Amino acid sequence: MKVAEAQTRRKMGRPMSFDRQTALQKAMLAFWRTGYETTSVNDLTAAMGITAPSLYTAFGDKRQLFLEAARLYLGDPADIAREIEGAPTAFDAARTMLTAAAQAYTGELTPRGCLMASATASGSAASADVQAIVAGLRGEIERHLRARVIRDINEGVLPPQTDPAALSGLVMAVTQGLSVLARDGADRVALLGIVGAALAAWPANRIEGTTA
Amino acid sequence: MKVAEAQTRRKMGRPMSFDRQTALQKAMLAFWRTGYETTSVNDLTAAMGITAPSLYTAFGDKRQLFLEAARLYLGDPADIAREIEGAPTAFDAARTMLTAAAQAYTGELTPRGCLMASATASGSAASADVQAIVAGLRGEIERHLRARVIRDINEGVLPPQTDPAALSGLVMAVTQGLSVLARDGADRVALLGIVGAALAAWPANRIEGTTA
DNA sequence: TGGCTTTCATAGTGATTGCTATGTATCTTG
DNA sequence: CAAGATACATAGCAATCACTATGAAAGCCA
Repeated sequence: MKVAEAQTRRKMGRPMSFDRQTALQKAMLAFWRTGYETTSVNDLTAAMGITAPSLYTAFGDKRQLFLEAARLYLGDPADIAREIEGAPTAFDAARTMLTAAAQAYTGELTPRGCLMASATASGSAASADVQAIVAGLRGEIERHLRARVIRDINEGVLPPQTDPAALSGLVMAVTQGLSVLARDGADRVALLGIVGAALAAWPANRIEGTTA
Repeated sequence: MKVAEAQTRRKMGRPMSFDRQTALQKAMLAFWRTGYETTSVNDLTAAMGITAPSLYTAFGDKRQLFLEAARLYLGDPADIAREIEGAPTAFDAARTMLTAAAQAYTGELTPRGCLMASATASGSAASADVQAIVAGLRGEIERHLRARVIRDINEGVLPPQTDPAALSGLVMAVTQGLSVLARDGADRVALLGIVGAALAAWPANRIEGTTA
């Protein structure tokens, strides 16, 4: 018996003729490339290789499809939390995150920049809720980072006068800013250089911080 | 005789019943708030208080209106160049620019964030040229910054191993990133804190760089 | 095979997109 | 006061928007 099919199928009619996960990934790439509101359902169906009714029965509507695509893009939030909290220091967490961003934003098989940064960077009032959800996801990452900085302060790894919000905010700002530069054409080396420069801002890690 | 009118009018028919500059500013605010493609002509005419035919005779089309609004937003490029090149050091130029951004992005009378950062952050292929123009304007600022950093290196203000592109790129990235955070709801104090943290990345200015 | 269920492709829904044709109102010039 | 020129308001253009009604196709179970 096929496990994957048996789960979702309930009264077994005609099976889907396309792979849902593959189609979702194509949709993610389309949103990544051209944004949430500015990617039409027509663009999506073309990219996914399915018709509009198939899209709507499989994913609900454009909004739900985007949210699911964003979840696929971001990965499991618990993984991100683990990655930040499990790092040796907040500096390591920041370096890992920024380096990963610089590489992810300049992949050769994916669109430039960051889906979370660009897809809902602006939009009409009709999509305010989607923009808010994406903003919330960003905020979650920032809170984890800030908590990790505070832990470093409490453990004496960072000096007590360190401003946690300023430091976590800087990492977030650079992460989002790298996306803009990547979209503008900056290559991976340039982005990694910026990451190195940004990490030089880290207190008590100034000597160790590489400058690319 | 009224000078301003005499310049543009050629064969003098019925005069415009609205102030062109005021209408342009309203359009700028609309684009600022909801982006280039995601602000409809209907939204624009409503914000500007004029009808569609008036908009098209006065500004050409939506694309030209946006480009003119972007020019109004950014101000004279020569002023920006002067501001950067006229600063005592590259650090001062960066601090001035970042501080001004943090304040401009959190104005109470204007939309959050930066028009240049958000309005064309993503879009369909149909607006690729507009996105490219805005990207070009960003690139111009970055080049000025980079040249200012190089001058500091040559004059011994910055250490010779300084990476100019990394430093100018960092300022650009933080500038763009601040816009995202401002749109997400970060207040002025938070943004200025991030600016302070970013300036701590500046070589040979680490001690002087404020962190609040 | 004959129901039953679900997905498929075709085609089209009303609403909105950027933009404009048309005719009238309002100005300057002679 | 005409003639000429321009901007005005109304109304509507074709195209596209997100989305769906409809009926045939394709699977399972009896």
